[in-house]
Amino acid sequence: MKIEELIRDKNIKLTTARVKLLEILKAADKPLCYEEIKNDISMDKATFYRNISKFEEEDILNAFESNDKKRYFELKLTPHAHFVCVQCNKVECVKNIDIALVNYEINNIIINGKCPSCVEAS
Amino acid sequence: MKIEELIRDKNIKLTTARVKLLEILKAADKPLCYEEIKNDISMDKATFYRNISKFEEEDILNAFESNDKKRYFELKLTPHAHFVCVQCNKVECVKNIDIALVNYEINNIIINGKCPSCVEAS
DNA sequence: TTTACTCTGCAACTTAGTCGCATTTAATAC
DNA sequence: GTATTAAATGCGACTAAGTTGCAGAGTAAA
Repeated sequence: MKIEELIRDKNIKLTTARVKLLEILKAADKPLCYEEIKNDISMDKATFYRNISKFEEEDILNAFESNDKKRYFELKLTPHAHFVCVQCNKVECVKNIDIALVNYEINNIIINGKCPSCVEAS
Repeated sequence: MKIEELIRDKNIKLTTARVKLLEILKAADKPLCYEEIKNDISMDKATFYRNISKFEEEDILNAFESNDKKRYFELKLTPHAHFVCVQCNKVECVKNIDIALVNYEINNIIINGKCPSCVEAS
């Protein structure tokens, strides 16, 4: 899928900086935070967060707060859950988990706990 | 269950301030953040967070970051999931959800989305 | 190319949570 | 009960992710 398809019919101008940002998010196999992206973009911090908000408004991106007080971002492509290790703060995707709540609208599921390496180390 | 039982065999001194804090958390029917507790305790902010960390270390409390950039705290009594509304930031408990991941240790499950009132309003 | 509007960078700001340090308090020994 | 000691507390200064205001630059449509 091309970046252009992602934002088709959305109220978003396709600037060079935004294309780069969307490409990075599309290529990632897990949610990323600003710190993990900043070196690969030449975009100001303020602009970065303003773009992220824009993408959220236009419903092409999911964001959540992890345990390290940072927000993590991921394109809404195939819905899946996320695991966050409370010890090493690693974030990973978890497939095959499905939860339904009547009358609720579910955006994201986050599982907090210890990842296998941290379980073993403790 | 009494507060004394909660911290039995734990490396925790039972100060007046701590008993009050634990009583508030025990009485709550959902996770609370500092802002929701501060008016009911006469404890400094720094002391509050140091006690919360202590309780986490001693494994009697779960904490997680919500969407409003605040940490929410709850005693580890009966394990259950939590729903956080991305619109009104309300936090509620969700029973009857069970997830298992082989080799992982699960502390908490957080479901992000829109609560019924916010779904209806949008 | 002109116009209208959005995007961007910069710098200052906000705020939940943390840290250092001097003082107080709880638990144990005497 | 009193002394001892290690942990708990309050205060104020600090940290850092994320936000805001503003002036200038870029984009898309006429």
